[in-house]
Amino acid sequence: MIKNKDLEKELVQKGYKITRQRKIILDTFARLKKRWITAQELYEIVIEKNPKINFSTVYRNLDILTRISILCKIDKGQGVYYYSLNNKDHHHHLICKLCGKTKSIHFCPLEYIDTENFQDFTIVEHKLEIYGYCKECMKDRLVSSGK
Amino acid sequence: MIKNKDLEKELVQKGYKITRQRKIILDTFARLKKRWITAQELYEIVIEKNPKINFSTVYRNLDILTRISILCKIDKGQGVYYYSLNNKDHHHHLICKLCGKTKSIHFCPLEYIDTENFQDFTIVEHKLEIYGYCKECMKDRLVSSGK
DNA sequence: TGCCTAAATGCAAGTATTTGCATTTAATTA
DNA sequence: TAATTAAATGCAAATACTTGCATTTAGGCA
Repeated sequence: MIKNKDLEKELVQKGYKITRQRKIILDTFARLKKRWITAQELYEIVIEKNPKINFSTVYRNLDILTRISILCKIDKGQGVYYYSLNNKDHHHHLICKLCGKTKSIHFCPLEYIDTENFQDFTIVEHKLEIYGYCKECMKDRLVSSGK
Repeated sequence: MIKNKDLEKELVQKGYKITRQRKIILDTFARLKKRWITAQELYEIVIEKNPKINFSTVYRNLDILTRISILCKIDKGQGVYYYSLNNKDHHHHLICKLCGKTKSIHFCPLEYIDTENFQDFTIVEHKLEIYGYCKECMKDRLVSSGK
């Protein structure tokens, strides 16, 4: 189970300050566990505890927390980003194009290439997102198309 | 060499109409060859030829052309999307985090998994972007950090 | 050629996210 | 504990992109 105190410790270690706003944000993600939420949803939750927190503060913190890998940010293809606590093992995502459900996958393409000096690039980051239809949505598609 | 007439033919085949606006957009990409541009840059070029073309038309066409794989859309991590003509062979990109230079790579992670029914998902799309430093930028980084 | 209709466009307003700058505050040090 | 200061926040405006709806138009057909 992920504790917000541990997340705070990690922030401090990396030289960030623990503000009231940050505490609330971290606490929210700790409660949500692995559920994905948008910046808007986070803002609505957070504002209950501190009505004067600003939207730009939410965005700025999402950005920082994503950069230092406390959060994971994905594009489900709906024009909005989704965020959730990052399980620390390196992974990528399968994303259902219909219901938005995601599944972590532990397959990583970089295991298949030499990252040190690949095509004259020194690789430091990468992003693999695989889109498709989950079992349930696939079933619905087959039914509705009469197959 | 890519001809705008060929691109128009492809659009017609797929059931899209050839409008004045679309002609200008396709023509622009054909001229630019493989150069990456943003929606804003495209708009500025396009408006020279038809001053009353609308921004939403530009965005809508970029979207359609990307969907049908005439264009390729990438996130260079600068908060803006870049578009260019898609070379038809399936590929992904290496992107320099400093100068934004890109390089097509012909390595594809899906060659390593069974896409038909991977973890109960039926895969239909995917996106792999690899970020790093190109040779030149890496050299500059080493110099500036005194190594 | 003129008529017809679905597709495309223009416009204006909306949403999602970012940024610059003045103010506040966490956390270090005296 | 008070002073200090760099980091974080709030606010307002900017940017990037999307959408709904009324109008226009490409392209098929009489």
